[in-house]
Amino acid sequence: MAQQQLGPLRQVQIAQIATEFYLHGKTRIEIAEETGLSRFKIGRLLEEAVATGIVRFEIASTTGVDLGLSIRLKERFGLHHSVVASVPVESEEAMQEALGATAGTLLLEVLGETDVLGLTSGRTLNAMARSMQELPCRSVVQLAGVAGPIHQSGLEVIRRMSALDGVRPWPIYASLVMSDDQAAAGLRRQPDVRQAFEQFKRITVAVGAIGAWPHNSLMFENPALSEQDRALLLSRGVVAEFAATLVTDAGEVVHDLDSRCLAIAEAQIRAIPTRIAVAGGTSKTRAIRAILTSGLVNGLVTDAATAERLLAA
Amino acid sequence: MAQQQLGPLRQVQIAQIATEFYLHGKTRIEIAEETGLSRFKIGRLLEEAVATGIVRFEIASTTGVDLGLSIRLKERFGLHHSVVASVPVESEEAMQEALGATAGTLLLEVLGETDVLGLTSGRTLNAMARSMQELPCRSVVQLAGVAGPIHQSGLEVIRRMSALDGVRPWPIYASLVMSDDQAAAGLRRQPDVRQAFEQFKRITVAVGAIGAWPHNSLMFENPALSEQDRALLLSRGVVAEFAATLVTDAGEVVHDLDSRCLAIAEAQIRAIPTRIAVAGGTSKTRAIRAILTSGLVNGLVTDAATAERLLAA
DNA sequence: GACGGCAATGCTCAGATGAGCGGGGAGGAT
DNA sequence: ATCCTCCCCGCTCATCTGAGCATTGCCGTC
Repeated sequence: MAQQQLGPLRQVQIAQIATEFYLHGKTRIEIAEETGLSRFKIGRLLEEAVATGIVRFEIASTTGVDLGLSIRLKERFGLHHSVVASVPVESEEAMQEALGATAGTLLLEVLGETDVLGLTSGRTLNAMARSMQELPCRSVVQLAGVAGPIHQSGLEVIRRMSALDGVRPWPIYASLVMSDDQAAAGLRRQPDVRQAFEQFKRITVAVGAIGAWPHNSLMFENPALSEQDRALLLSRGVVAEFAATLVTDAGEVVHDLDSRCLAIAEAQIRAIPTRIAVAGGTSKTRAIRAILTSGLVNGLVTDAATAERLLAA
Repeated sequence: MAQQQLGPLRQVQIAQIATEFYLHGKTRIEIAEETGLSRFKIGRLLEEAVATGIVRFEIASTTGVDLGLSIRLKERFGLHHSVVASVPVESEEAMQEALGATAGTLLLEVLGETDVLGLTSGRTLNAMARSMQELPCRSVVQLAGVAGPIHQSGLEVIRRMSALDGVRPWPIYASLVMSDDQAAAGLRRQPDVRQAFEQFKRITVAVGAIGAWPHNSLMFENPALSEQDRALLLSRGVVAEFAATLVTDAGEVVHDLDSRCLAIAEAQIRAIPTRIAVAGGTSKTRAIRAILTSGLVNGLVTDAATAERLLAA
């Protein structure tokens, strides 16, 4: 791109033509007639306007989405959906609010009357639920039992989402992980749990949080896991979880815990057309990369700083 | 222009297409093939990108010229040449430097080997002369005698400009205005003065300062004018001078002083194809407007704040 | 003055693009 | 359920536009 060594007169001339063309939407031929120059000359001056930087194109959203990062993330990880929220400072609190709100608008856009929505629990999804005034679909299914202490806000997400009129909820009133296979099997036989599980194959859109092992995951901290369990899983390379599916840095899925979990199975997740992870922050970056690598999700909502980190690697 | 109520996904899609089109220069058809959309769809999305403000066009110089103001000034006053320098603060000193430098680059652009340049004196033109390293023409003619005290910097402009190699100067070693007709006529008979006057009809490019009557003009303050003269001229409505041509707010020329001046005549000025005034500042705004209205010049170099004031009226 | 670059200009023709039209599907009203 | 309406889509055709080439005019060199 050549330096701008043009005389001021030529600059003004070019600017005038560029204004007519880009701002007033006139055609090259119209401008040629008005100025008395040939259409070829106009075309060449417009080229020069771009080459010298007199005309610059700015592509940006006014609604807090970093479009450039969204695009790069989408292309880098082969995602169908990618939305990067422009969060100015990286305060955990503010970031979760922003991601939740952004994910909310994304849902409004994606969901149709006939869709069936699957959700996990989590702080960020709570923020999302709080931000939503309406839900364009009629069924909401819980993708997994509650990861953290059940009495806490584990069921808040689905409760809020289904509080909106006419939405049918399929909650799972149980913990995500059990201390042994039999306990999990027993719960799976319960009618209400079974009903939720029945819905998994109907789900068309899934939205879930990502847990970062070992330092930022309620599932990892769940008391049903023994220290031995945790050590074993870490030694297997687990760095992230989505719903209850465990993933390594290489994006490989670890199934060791499957039979002790009350959650949608990996294969069922992959069968869902639209599956979106919502997560951000330094502590979750590695986990997010692992989940993206696994192909478990094909959409991501994250913050700008995390997006940069994901792209930097 | 519609508000941007688009979902984030659509925003990202539009941004991606706009990036390919505007930044990477691909054609709509290419983008259509890559994305699998029809070329019509691409065209409509690009329209939407502009309509919603996702794509914005910025037209600006990187060399201190305010292109938008230049264009507006040009159109408003029917000028051939108009250059507005972006001077951040309105310090008289800095402004004159900036205007001088800008006028200098303008001259470099406008002048050719065969041109004959006419110049007046003045602080701003001094700054111009100082900024110039080369002069693409071979003859420089002084348009008028020196307006202020002759021993001061009155002849500095033409001295500097002709100091550059191979440039022939035609200076006028005399004051701009005399106390009576006879004195002026006597000087006009002097060989050196006559030689300069002979050149007037050869001039192809004239650059001059503007004097603002009564508070910012060396000509007005010239001792050859009596208090009576001044009062009379002001009563005739004179508010500005270019070379030695006096102009009223309405743009009408006042000839009362012609026979006492050593300067190019109005008609000769108007015969010059390119005649550019260089002036700026609050105190000169009214005078500049008067000169522009008179049609005495067809080009202007001024500062951004003055340009705004000229356009505001 | 003659000649050979060199840059700028305008042309041809193929390809890209926009305006306006008609078809078809989703959603709402009766 | 049926119709209606609106919106979105892709088509045709006329227009606009770009790539490449020929011409012009300018300048420096001999």
